[in-house]
Amino acid sequence: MTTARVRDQYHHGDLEVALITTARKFVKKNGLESLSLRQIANEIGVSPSAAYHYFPDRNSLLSALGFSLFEELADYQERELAKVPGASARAARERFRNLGRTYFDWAIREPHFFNLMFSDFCLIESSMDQAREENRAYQTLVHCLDDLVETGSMDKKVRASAELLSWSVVHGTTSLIVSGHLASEDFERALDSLELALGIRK
Amino acid sequence: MTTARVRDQYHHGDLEVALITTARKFVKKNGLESLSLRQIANEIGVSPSAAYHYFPDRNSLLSALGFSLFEELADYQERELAKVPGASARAARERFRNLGRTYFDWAIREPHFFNLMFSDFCLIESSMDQAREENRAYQTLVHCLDDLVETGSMDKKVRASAELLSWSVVHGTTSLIVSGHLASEDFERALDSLELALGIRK
DNA sequence: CCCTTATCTGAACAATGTACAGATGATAGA
DNA sequence: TCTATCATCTGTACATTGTTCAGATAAGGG
Repeated sequence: MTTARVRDQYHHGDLEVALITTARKFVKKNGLESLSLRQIANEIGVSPSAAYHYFPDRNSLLSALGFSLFEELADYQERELAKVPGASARAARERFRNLGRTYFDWAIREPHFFNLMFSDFCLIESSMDQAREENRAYQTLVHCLDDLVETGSMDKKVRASAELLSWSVVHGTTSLIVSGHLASEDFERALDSLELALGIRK
Repeated sequence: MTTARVRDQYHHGDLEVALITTARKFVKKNGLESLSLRQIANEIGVSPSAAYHYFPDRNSLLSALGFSLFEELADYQERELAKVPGASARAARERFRNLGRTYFDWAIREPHFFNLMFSDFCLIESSMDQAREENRAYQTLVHCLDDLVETGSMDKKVRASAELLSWSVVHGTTSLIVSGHLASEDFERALDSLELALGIRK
């Protein structure tokens, strides 16, 4: 029967994916606070306790979703950067600026996702070095900065702290804009200041 | 009787304060997620529904607590800055650096407070200009930057975007460290980069 | 001293996270 | 093809939560 067919899918390991996908939908709409395991189970058409075979509790589901969002962000950034190819200095500069913009756009479009990603649910427990190696978005930043140096757009002297400064400025303005403490227009101004600070030649 | 004495206090307008104070205690210990109105009421020795005469719902109590924490932060920063008096360039530079450090220390000591302050519960709804005028911590930053210019430690050219850059760098690193994406040591490095970017003379 | 008004209580309700005993269906071996 | 095993899911239950509302209680002014 058709009703049994639906259930069969989850016997093949789709429930874990379905849980995250549905959780994503709810968080996207209403944020994390109001996320209900029962609503998710209901939406999927499964009993409230079925989720407990894949996640020990509600928090774990939110963690899993959060970490998958980091992958999504990395995908999005890589897609956008691919639109600006070329080894020229100009292209490298544009890629760097776009990288910041994608971070900001991602957060503005889905503030609830942004909040989840940097909430307690996604606290990093592994070593800092390992975490950054596994963070593809961070690696993209590293490559962008390398490109700037190689194309002669950025001085080697500032390179050492360039990741730190870039991420801090971009994340800081984004976070403050999402929480309503700064205006959207401030983001481009902050990018200007950042490029100036990094000594990026125009 | 003594038990009645306790209740009498709340007839004189102390319950609103007690609610926020007790909520503060719980958030400090366990964060916002697990904050329970019933536990708070129980701790105070009042019925679960008593809170509803002062706050329309749980969210409003969290908002009130969050905004009061901004005042606390401002108080803390002002107290710390008062420890470095004097109109010298050297004093102005030290005050500026200390201002960043107090922001960071506050967040590290009480990460749950920091999270609440920049969560959905404390979203700014008023106009940006008005919000920043009422934000005493922001005003302290403005004054510190003015001092830097007046004492000749900072160039007027970078003054225009100095608040934006300072707050973004300090808030960005702090937020990323609290969420485990950067290491504590990165904060001082970020401050160094910021001072360099602002052209603060050593 | 009473009466109005602010303040708080008690009981109730629906929703939630979570635990656990059992049912159900897939799959591998005979 | 039948059967036994095992992962997967259901049903029920329980404590806790936010929230509502009718009524009790105390305070303060006339």
